[in-house]
Amino acid sequence: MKKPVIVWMRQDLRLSDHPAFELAATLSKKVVPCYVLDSRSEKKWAPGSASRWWLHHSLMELDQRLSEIGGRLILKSGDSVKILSALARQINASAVYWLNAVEPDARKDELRLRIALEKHGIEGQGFGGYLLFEPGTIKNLGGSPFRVFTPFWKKCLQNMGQRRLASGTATLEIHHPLPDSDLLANWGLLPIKPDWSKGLRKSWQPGEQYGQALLANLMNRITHYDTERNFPDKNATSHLSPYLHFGNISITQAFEASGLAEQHSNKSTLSFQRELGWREFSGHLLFHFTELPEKPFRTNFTAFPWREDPVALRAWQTGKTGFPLIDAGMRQLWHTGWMHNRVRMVAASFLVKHLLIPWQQGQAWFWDTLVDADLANNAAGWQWIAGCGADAAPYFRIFNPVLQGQKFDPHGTYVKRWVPELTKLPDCYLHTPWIAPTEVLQRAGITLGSNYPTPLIDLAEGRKRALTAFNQFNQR
DNA sequence: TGAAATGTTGGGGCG
DNA sequence: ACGCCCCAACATTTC
Repeated sequence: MKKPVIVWMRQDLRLSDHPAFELAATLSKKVVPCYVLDSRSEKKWAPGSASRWWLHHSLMELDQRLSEIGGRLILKSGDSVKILSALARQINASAVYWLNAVEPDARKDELRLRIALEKHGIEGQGFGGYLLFEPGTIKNLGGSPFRVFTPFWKKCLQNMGQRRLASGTATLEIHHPLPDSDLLANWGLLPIKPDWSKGLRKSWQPGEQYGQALLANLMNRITHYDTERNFPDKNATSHLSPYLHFGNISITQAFEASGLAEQHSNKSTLSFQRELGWREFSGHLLFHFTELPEKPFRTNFTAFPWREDPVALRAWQTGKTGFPLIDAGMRQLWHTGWMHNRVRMVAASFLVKHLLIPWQQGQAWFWDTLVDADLANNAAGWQWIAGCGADAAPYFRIFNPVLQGQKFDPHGTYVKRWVPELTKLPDCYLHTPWIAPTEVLQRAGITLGSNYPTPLIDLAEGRKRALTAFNQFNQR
């Protein structure tokens, strides 16, 4: 009788297009799918609150799907390496398979596990699949990793012929008897007292099935992607980010689905794929520069004169800056665990430039509140907006929340949805309530400083201060 | 995937 | 009819 294999699941919470399951099926090996909640205290980037909510539901759905074929998802908590090597010996497994991660801590675990397994003559094998290309395989002519997005993505597009193709759902055989498993309910991933997850439940259905459903109608939604994705009141973006982060769907499936849409709208397809390209770029960057979440990629930024301002930070976090577009975004984030991409850029730019608050503090807030919180994307995104990242926006590129609002939410549909205090304000004052005549404010039922904040700072002054700060440190 | 400052142009009002 | 000014509209430069 063949020995079983353990499939160690992490950010690949799906059954379809899964190289580890695929190989197990090809070798007709029985499988034990296992998820380990690693709660060791030295782990720096444990999942945030919103991520834990998503994780819970993804695990539940995966377990449900496995139970339909006579299996279970085996849940364990502790040090992944100890747990997995013990489990492998216990069930006399021939191998442990996993999908390679890009997060530094997760990669360290892979290495430790490989060594631990070797001691007992058990195979440990990692597979590609979290990204379109394995990090390290995309290099510039000098053999180094790319530091600029456009040539990086160009190279990826050239290499698409050699990428791994999506596979279907393998026919799995489950190993019996099922090993002991923790109870998901005991992991405490869901918020209680208070249960703040109502908005998340209303906005999302985590898991492979729902991810696949989103993907299936991507072709219809993508037609106007290029023209509408910047308008936060239109639901024109893909909303795939959390599914991709947790691997509810694979990046390959997403890429191939958009390819099917190509005949309908070439421009939209290319710009959607370009967004997948940014995810790819961030993943490769984190792989090569493991300090990306902690330290500025451009090391001279270490000397940047950031400010500590807990009061302003709190106002930003809670959506009380007095700038409608930013407040709408931050409240959308708080309620749904997600924020429209355009608004993320504006809100982030405001924090690091107008307020001069370190990007790491914004990153930490997003990490805790986003259902799509992803170490690579989050770090790369914040560094990009702060101007200290690879291929970053120049420091002097400062978003003006008023102009961005007028441009991308001209009728304030988005603002009104998340900042209902402003519902009665006429369009022309929606993004600048502080310059509305008293009489107009009165009619709209708004008292600035009372039921809607006065602006946290003067935009022109904030902009000037940011440019001065940049010039000062840049001259050194 | 910016915004503000500065420069240029051209139409219309007007003496 | 002409020159002058104003200023919107657009283009370019600068931060």
